[in-house]
Amino acid sequence: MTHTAPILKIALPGPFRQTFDYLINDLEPDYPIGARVQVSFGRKTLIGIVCARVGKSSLKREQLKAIQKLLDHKPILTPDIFKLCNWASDYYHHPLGEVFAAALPTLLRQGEAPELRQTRFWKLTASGLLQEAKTLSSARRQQALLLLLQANPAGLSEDTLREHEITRQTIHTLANKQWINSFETTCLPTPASRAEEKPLTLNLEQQQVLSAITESLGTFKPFLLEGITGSGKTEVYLQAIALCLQQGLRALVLIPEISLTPQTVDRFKQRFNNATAVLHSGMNDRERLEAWIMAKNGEADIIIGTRSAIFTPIPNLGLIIIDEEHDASFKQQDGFRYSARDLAIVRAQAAACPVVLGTATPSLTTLFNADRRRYHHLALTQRAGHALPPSYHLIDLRRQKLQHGLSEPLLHEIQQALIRGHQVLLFINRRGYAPLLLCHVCGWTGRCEHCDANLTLHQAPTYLICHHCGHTERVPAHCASCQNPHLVAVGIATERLEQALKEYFPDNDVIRIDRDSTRRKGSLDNLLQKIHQGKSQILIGTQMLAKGHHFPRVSLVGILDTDSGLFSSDFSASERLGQLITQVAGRAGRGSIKGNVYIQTYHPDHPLLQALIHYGYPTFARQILEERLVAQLPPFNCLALFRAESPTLEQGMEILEKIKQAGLPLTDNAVQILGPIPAPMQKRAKNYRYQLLCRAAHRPQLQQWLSKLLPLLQHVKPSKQVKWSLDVDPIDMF
DNA sequence: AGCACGCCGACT
DNA sequence: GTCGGCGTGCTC
Repeated sequence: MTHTAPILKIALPGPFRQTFDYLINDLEPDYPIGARVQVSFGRKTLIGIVCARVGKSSLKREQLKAIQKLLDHKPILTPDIFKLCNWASDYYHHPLGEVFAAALPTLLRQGEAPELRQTRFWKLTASGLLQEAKTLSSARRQQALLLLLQANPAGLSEDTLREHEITRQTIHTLANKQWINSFETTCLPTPASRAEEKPLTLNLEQQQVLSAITESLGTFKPFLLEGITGSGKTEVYLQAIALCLQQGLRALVLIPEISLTPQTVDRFKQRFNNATAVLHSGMNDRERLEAWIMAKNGEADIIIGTRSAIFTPIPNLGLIIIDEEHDASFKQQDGFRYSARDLAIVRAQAAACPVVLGTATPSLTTLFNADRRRYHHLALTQRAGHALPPSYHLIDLRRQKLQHGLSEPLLHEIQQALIRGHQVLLFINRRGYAPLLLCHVCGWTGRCEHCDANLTLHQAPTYLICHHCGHTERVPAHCASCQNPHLVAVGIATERLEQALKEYFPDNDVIRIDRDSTRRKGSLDNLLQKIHQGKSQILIGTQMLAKGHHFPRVSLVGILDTDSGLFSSDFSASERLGQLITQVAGRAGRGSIKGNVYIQTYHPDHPLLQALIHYGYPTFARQILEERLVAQLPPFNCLALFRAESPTLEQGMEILEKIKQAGLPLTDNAVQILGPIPAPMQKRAKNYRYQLLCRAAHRPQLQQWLSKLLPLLQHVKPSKQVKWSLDVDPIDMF
């Protein structure tokens, strides 16, 4: 018997703007939409997604191949996720097959079955529990294993052990001693349900916010939850989730990339007995798959993850929370450039559930939507507990003598705070020792040979490193052009500040938190723990330190370099600066001690700085909104940015010029095309970069224009090494 | 994206 | 004579 609809439309991973038709193998009666299939494509075998079943193909029957294999009897992309992917593919004008690929865990993309694997775990036996690690001081590997399992009494999987560089050999040695034994189970061991932490008592504001959210459970409603730092947003999330779970619904929580520390997750796990699935980029493929499966099967009630977790299938989704919604890491910056925050709104609408965008420093876009009543604006204006808001002080750097980037008044305040036994946090958004190496005789500077950028000097190990492409050089002993042996390190970065502070305050521990000091897995947690134990009085950090951490003993925050954000060419730089200063400032005085924030600047009269410190972030933000309105920038206009790069000076410009010429006849006077112009950093990683900015007053105009333009661009083929890409709703121009 | 086809330059 | 450069076009 032949089917009436014998053709499947298949989306394949690759830069294809159309689906491909395949014939159905009659032995398989049902091909669900959203299931994976294996097909022969050219001379390769690929895994694609069933998009539709149709009766006719525009190609002749003989030109079609048959599906090789059906991999799923239930759709791997549930109808809601399938629709979300289609929406995203349309909106971001990105090939559907690649969107599907981004939405699925790697192992599923490679054809793995969506089943929990039986995994072998190891744990200590009764006699193993009695052993002391000391006795193994001569057998380092065995000792390491013993310590690991002592720290994890529920057991660890072989995969996890391998990640800690424990070999089979070591495992067998301890197994032979009968100190450890193994067991098999299908899922990650859920930590033995701990003593449940009790919900905190909410203040009136928090109660009002909580009921606004929970009253809307079951309907689509977007919220902006604008809560000053320390106002107890997380507690509101937790209680909203509790109510959501009580109604038999599940919750999805998205968190910025770097704030997904074990502490964050622990806060959820300690509150709920419900299973929590965690999805983030630090996990291996197997762990991600397992968490994804638990979510899809409804075995996890709370799903916490970074950007890509927005695509996790969750039955009975009842609440979405985007924490720190202003954070740039919710926007993917390469390939499929989606915004997880914006997709969360779309997903909540489809799921008919509330979505909460929480932050102390709303993005201008979100603030705009709240002002226009598209989002319900909730506010938390009081600090929880007895904490007081910090006071701001500007330190005018003009005519000040700086010592390693520190002004005399700031040094004095640091000293005073330390004498009182408080902790001090110094923020400098630049890692390394110094941002520039200079020859004072001839003016030579250490430049990256692949980028339009200076090399950053690093100490211990001593290297010149380009922060844009990773290029590394030995530090030259003499100036490369005049042989002068005295090269000068100019400017301050975290390492240098650390060194200087250790000299000034030799009796105090200094801790530095940046990408270099936290490179190893778990080292950020170690450092944070040291801070909480009060072992360090002086904390130095980049923006890693600014986000979400709670340091109750910090009374003084120093912000050393504000001015770069004040005069950047990028349209979002001032927004970022305001968010960063407010977030860093929020680290001060979260305990019972009053916090003080000192901002060093050469522009103490700058109106934006003045607005920020005297009237706070909301006033500051509305001031920038005015500027955006005048400059016709988002959120008042919609942007799409074509980027191009090539190893030659001309080709990138040429391809953008072709795109412009293709697009100009279609604009209908509704779309303005600006450029092409070189990117702010024209050369980066051996490539010359250009951009073409496209702007429309209304979203549908821009969308329709892009829909007409993109099919034409397949014929506007670049020469071999030129690459171009489209960024809808760019968040910066770099 | 890959991969073959094909059309021109400098080599054994 | 051919080896190989990469522009072009196709994959159901």
